[in-house]
Amino acid sequence: MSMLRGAWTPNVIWYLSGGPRRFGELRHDIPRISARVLSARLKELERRGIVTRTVMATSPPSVEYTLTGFGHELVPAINSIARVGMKLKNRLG
Amino acid sequence: MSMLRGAWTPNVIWYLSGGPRRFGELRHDIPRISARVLSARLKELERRGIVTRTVMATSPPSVEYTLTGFGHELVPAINSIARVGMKLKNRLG
DNA sequence: CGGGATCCGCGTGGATACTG
DNA sequence: CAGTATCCACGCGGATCCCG
Repeated sequence: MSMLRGAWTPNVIWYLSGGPRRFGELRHDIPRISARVLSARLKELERRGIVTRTVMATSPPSVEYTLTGFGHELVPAINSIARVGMKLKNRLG
Repeated sequence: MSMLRGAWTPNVIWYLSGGPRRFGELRHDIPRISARVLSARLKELERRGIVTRTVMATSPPSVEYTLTGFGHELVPAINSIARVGMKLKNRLG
């Protein structure tokens, strides 16, 4: 459970499960997350070995975040949570 | 996700998925949870319609907590989280 | 037995402003 | 673009003491 700590963490992992993604893309994917929190979550995920951070030497600079193999193992659990969430949403209309 | 909020919440739901359970039994099931926190989680779960609280008119008094139908829908998600946790534990231990 | 009352610390998150 | 800095608020959790 500690892996999923943080309200936005499952969301971030879920979007990364679709492939590598840049900081700004994630901000766009999850509109209501603040840069500060996204940054904090990504750092934490990197520390735990769930994502890897790759700096591309371009101009303007871009940074890519990728799920590790371990990170991918968390995806099914997150999906089953999301599935319940969807069910609820549909039920409420 | 808000349904699973609280570090102990998934644990509580998981133990309740095995059938109705009393306050003291849950404390015994989850040794490191404090009475205050268990009480808070159960109240929250009751408020969300995940568990029902039934007071038995016995002496000494006993209170039974039961998962609602809706509560049962959360169990698969919790199980899939637990499964990942087990996998990790085995890998380290 | 099944809690409630109180106190206190920490992590998380939001908003805003700023930077290499 | 991809963050960092600062400030503030709230929820969660631990510990202890108390109650019907």
